[in-house]
Amino acid sequence: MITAAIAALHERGEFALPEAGLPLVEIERPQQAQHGDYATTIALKLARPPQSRAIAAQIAAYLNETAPLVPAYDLVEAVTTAGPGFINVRLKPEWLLRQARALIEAGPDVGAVDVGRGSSINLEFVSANPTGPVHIGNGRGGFIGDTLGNVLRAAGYAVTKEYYFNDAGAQIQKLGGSIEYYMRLALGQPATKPLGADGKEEGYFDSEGDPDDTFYQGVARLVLAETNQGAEVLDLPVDARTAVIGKRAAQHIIQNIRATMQRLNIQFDVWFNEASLVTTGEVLAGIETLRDGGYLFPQDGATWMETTRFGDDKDRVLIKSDGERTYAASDVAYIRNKLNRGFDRLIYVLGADHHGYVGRLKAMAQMFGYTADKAHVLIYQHVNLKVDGKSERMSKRRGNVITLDDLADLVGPDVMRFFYLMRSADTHLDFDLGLAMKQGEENPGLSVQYGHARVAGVLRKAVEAGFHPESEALSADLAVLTNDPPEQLAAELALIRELLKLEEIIERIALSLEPHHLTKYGMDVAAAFHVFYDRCPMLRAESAEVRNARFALTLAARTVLARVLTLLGMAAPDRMERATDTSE
RNA sequence: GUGCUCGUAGCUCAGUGGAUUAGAGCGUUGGCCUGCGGAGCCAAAGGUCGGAGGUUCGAAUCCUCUCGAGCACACCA
Repeated sequence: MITAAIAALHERGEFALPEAGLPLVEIERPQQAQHGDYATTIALKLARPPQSRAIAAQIAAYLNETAPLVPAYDLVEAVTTAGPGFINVRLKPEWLLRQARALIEAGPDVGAVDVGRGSSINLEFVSANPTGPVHIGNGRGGFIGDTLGNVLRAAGYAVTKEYYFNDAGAQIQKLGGSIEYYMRLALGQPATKPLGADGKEEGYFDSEGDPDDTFYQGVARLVLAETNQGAEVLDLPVDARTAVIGKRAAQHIIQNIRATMQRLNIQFDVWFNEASLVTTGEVLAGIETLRDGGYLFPQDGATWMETTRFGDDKDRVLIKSDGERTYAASDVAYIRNKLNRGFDRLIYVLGADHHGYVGRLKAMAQMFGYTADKAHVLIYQHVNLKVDGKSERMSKRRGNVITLDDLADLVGPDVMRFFYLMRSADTHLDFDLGLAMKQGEENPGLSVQYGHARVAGVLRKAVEAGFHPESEALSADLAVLTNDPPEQLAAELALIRELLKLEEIIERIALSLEPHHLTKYGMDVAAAFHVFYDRCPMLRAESAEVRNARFALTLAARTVLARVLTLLGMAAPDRMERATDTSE
């Protein structure tokens, strides 16, 4: 619309365009609602102040003249200018209010956009090794990945959510050694913890003396139960023994991780096993492809891949001088597998400690003939648990590692998710345990759900009072609300404007890969509804027309809140149980 | 040492080169309940946007330097 106006004015010869052509007309939302619904700085890009002021005025005048004549522009109330050359567009209140109906009719798909145009994304996240329970750090990747995937789907992408289990290699041998120790302990046999090359204990162990931390003992019991109390495995030669026990233990731990993910509603479409890459020969095939491409070279008896050719900080070993393949060899096979599945884009959600990975993943994508942006890595920062106002850094050495299941036991999966998703992935997450455990108004994790429950409560009440909000809302003309007193109309307009932002939010998250905007938006919607609810009586509205129009706004709010909660992977409850406050 | 991320209110953090007044949640202080669910609303206090330069008509936002915090820099996985 603005572009058309500029073109028309240009034809009239009222002002000249730069030789490079018209700069991109960017439309944004002003930070303050009083400035209008949309704004553009195009005049400032066409000329410097004070001349830009005149241009802005010309464009605005032209639009004000034209808008009433063009049917498609009938949503425009007024175009104004301000400051050094901003052009503000204000939409008609009745047009805005009437959009509530479209929101209601969109139902569970409300807010869907199509920036993805069906392009396919492989979204890999969590991928914690099957050598122990998932901890609170892994959870961040889980929630970010799951919600990001939901939003990308709403934005028109075909998303495959994937978990990669590193169930091959030396760590599984180590796991086997650890479980063997616990098996022998359980059988009353002499047992010693396995030692590494440096003579120190090496493997995965429960914390000494902690009766709640018996994860590996539990796994050992499961392996005993399925191997005739260990008789089938404990007498094998040492290497075969640790391999078999490790493999069995990993299977149990994988089941444990999958159960945790399910409990937290972190959904995956594909559970990928590293071991499968070995058995299908894809590891060898991947290495051969790189060799054919001329990316491999020998040095010191090992085989290296020249990732520095594509910007990695150093070359990586694929085959060690002792003939063993490194983890990077599996990575090569895995990325090759993903690329062969035809994804348009690969997104990896990784913890900050993996940022050294970015260069090598992008290099590998290029060695297989794609551009560096084929592989995109989303890095999230570490998670601290904050107890009684003090940050406790998690680390195994400090003995205060807490598992995701432990945290879910304390605060519940939904509150947990909300807290994890409130912060940008770029910043360290301090999980405030005290705040999360509160069941009252001060817990932000419940605020959006409460908003939804309150909407549902009002509608329930309306039905009890003999109204039929669902059908009455659809016949309502929301334009009657423009006759409301200013304070009420302001609340109604603020609500509908907030609800209409959903599409922008989904688009923004899809393009920026920043799901934390969704929690903020949910709180904003809930707050806008509360103000509306506070100021605008519904059951006791002054007329049936006004009542029905407000039903429509309420239903639109419910639709949007339910959508936000679903995208967040949270329940959209119709009632909140007033649970006892567990923090006291 | 090199690289990546961060530094914004008492605390935890949003903030897309724009608008006299930089926002939210929690916390603090004070109002509003014979009401459609108060898990709410209204208001107040609280800021050298780590610091110094620079670019720009305009910088929390971009650039350089600097101080501070976290993380990563294996023929480990």
